Amino acid sequence: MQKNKLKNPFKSANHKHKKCLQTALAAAKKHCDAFGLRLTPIRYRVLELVWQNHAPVKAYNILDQLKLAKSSAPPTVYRALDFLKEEGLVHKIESLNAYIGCDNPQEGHKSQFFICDDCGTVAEIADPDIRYLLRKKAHQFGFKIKDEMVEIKGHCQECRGSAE
Amino acid sequence: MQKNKLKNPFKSANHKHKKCLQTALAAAKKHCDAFGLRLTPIRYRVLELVWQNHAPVKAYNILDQLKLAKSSAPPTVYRALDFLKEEGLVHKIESLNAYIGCDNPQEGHKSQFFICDDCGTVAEIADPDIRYLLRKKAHQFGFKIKDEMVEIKGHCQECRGSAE
DNA sequence: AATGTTACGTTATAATGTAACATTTTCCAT
DNA sequence: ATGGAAAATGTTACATTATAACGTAACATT
Repeated sequence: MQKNKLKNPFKSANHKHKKCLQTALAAAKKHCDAFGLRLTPIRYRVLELVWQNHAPVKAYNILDQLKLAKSSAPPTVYRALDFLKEEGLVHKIESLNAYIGCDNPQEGHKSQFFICDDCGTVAEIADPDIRYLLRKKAHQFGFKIKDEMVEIKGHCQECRGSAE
Repeated sequence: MQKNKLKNPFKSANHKHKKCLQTALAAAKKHCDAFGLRLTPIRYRVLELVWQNHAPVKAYNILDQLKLAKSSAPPTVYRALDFLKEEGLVHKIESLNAYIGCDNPQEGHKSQFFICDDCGTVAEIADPDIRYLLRKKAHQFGFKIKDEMVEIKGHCQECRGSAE
């Protein structure tokens, strides 16, 4: 059993994300520079809007924000999100139809998400044990994995504090 | 490591599902009888329509089928699907916005899905190892799981046969 | 300058899902 | 059996999520 680098992704998600937002944006720039990709103003702005939460953000919510500065339409947002997804800079949470920033673009963007139903915070982990097990199971019946969605709902430690 | 009862859920999914459709419908009836639930004609019909595929079926596709017999509107379908989901008789595949029959209502309806991108077939497994591992990981940071979504996309053995 | 390519603008519409309220059906206690 | 509550369905309208289709701008290459 390998160790998980993130001890408590919820704890680490807590507050002062002006800092982690800056870090994420800088990382994104670096990533795009490295691969000759264009992190255009729209894409940058969308990424920024996604990162302003550790909770998933909806496409039309982003669109509303964009509209504050300038008339915009759905394709603008979806195109930017597609680009960012492609590069692993954001993930779509399928069970919420919403998007969340990822600070680990290089890692191949296969992650597992733990979503707190109370505060909405999402913790992303990239756990090799889970991935190994899924691959092993798939292999048992000749299934070749191309993509993985693991979204776990529940209650995080902080939110359980008061209730339990 | 515990054994998985289903050796190859894809193989078992192959054709002649007139049979398994009948079985599933009978099981659903039995389940509802046992719990004093009303498997009304609409609910029965929707379940039947879902079960006519081993691939996920979309709500509006079901609606179109219902309309053939009688004028119907979206709430009719979604209500029936909600009931069936509640009872574990169908599952929603979140990443496809589509629904698939489940023949194991009693089992607590926590399953993992392997979805073939080529033929659309979905294999459902209820694997204790995966669930155990997810719980273990969650426990490490105090997360209490309420619901689980595990949807794995790729290519099944049959579809890989020709290509590889 | 002509062409190619990528990103973006714009309009319209498709696809998915729900709110709200009216009506009908079923259940069951009397 | 029957009247009243609860459950299920009908109906209309609308909200939300996503994409198609086509045109234009900006910039690079030849």
